[in-house]
Amino acid sequence: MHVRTRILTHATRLFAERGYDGTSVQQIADAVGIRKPSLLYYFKSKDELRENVIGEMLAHWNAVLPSLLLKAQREERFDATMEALSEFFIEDPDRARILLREALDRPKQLDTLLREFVRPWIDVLREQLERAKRRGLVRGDVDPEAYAIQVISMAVSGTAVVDSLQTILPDDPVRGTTRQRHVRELVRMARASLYTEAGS
Amino acid sequence: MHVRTRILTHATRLFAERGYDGTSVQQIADAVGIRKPSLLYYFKSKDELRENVIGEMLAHWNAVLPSLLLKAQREERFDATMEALSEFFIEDPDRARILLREALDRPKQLDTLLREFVRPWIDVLREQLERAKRRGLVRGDVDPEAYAIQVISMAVSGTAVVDSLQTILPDDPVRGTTRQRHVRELVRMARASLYTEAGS
DNA sequence: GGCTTGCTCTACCACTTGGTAGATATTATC
DNA sequence: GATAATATCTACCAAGTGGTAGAGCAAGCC
Repeated sequence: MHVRTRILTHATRLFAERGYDGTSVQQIADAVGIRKPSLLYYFKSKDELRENVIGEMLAHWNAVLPSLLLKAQREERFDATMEALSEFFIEDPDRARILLREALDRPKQLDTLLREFVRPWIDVLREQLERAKRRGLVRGDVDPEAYAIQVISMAVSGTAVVDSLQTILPDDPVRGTTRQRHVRELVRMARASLYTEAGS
Repeated sequence: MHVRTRILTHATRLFAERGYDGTSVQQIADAVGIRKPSLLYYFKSKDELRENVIGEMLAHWNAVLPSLLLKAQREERFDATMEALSEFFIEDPDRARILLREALDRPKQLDTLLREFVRPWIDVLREQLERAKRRGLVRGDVDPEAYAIQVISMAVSGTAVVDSLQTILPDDPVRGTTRQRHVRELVRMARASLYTEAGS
């Protein structure tokens, strides 16, 4: 594996875990096993490193998402879209943590990124839902954009904070682990609040 | 206003805005208008200051919450409880931001705090919902603890990240501002996914 | 051989960090 | 007015920060 990608891997992990300000360039270099100036040879500054970490994530998002949405469109199962969308974050909690940290630390910049990378897909989803509404499959009072954001928001923050919930949402012999209960309820709520009886 | 409380006020604001690691003791002292050692006279360390900021928040939580839950119990309107619960964070976004940052930065410690301050109220809520289930007012497949956490989670992260959503969830002449749309959808989803037809 | 290109390093820089020592001022108590 | 307690300050510290200069070194190319 090339040094550049190894740096990105460890930086992603550490930024997700301790945040941008909570991680020093030195610590990342140590994790990779190189000296600090070697790291700064690949990324001119700490900030440039951060931008590349986020860039990697968004690139992966854009590579994975389109097929999901098209599949859902063909099958007209929107809860499956939301589920798959959530899967992107649940599959790798670091993605959720970094996204959340960016939202807290640099909301304006994140807005710009979302416009470019998320907005188009929200538009697609909105059209799908509006059409399903007209056919009576989806509740009339759903605000499609707000709905999508809420579901993603549940997946992201749920994934990011699951480590704080062991006590409050304990493992249960019949309901399963903390994470399972959390995800199952997310899916249940997303579904129950989306479809009419005709649609479900 | 006493110096100690002024320090806490500014520290809360800055920790919420830039995070613990992103805020220096110097910056807080500057905001208050005192020298750094004066601040450290009131709080022996930066960490002690953080603990007190969180302590203040939890104290307020414990002062406000019980009456809400009791009221909801009398009226048997659980969505009102959830709404009021969310209100605690929506009313002051800094609370949501700090809570979220703690979940990211110190998940284990937060778990301990939640056990003490949130767990008891979740237990009350669970009993209420279980009883309502038996009477057929609330859907049988609701996982009460997971449900409560999801709704709180939506309120917290929604509040914390609303500044990143302007583009993706724009103000709308008929649906209202970003924040209004966001909150309305939260309430709608919480309600629609909770009650049976008999219950709504 | 000589020369360039890409990469890694040691040594260093100015600056900021959280925190301390201890002098000085302000206020309340007797 | 003397004394003690509370509060605020200046001056300082060691350690860590992001970043730079430039030497060394290996591989490829002519």
